[in-house]
Amino acid sequence: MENKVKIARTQVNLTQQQLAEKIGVTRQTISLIEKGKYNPTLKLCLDICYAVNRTLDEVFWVERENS
Amino acid sequence: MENKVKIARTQVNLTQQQLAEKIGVTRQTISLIEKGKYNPTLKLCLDICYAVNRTLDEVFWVERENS
DNA sequence: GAATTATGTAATATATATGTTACAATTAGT
DNA sequence: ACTAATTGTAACATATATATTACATAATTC
Repeated sequence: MENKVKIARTQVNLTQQQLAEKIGVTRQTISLIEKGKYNPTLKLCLDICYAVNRTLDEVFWVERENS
Repeated sequence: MENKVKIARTQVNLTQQQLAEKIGVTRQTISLIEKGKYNPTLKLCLDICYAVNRTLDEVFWVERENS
């Protein structure tokens, strides 16, 4: 599940640790989401968006795979 | 967790059951998401969006509560 | 208004998102 | 190169998203 969390995070100069603390989540969770190995919850996606000043579409939208 | 799933679903003339089947999920899951009692997974949010031809922001975005 | 269809919801079970702890690997600063 | 900071990741524990089954209510249709 690819996303743009890392890009958005670095653009607001936050480390994984800092973002995690802002959101109230673990650094590992942020790391795994950035690596596309987690399928995060909507609430967590929203919290990430709020923390990096972006919207869901900007950070988490991916086009449907045609199949 | 309020959202616009029900609006988007009815606009494409799908019943909860039909939407659930399209996505490969249970009708109850759709019902509870629409009632705001579930905190769905990103993948499920995306699948719903694909099924109703909307984007994440259109269906699931909510402004940050100021606190 | 009875019958069918659509929706709400509860109890319990299962799958999976996230936490915890720990350590390795990578990057940045000196 | 050494050190510190940042990030990747593994094993296991816990919380919670979703499934299953079942039944109740509301809305349509005849």
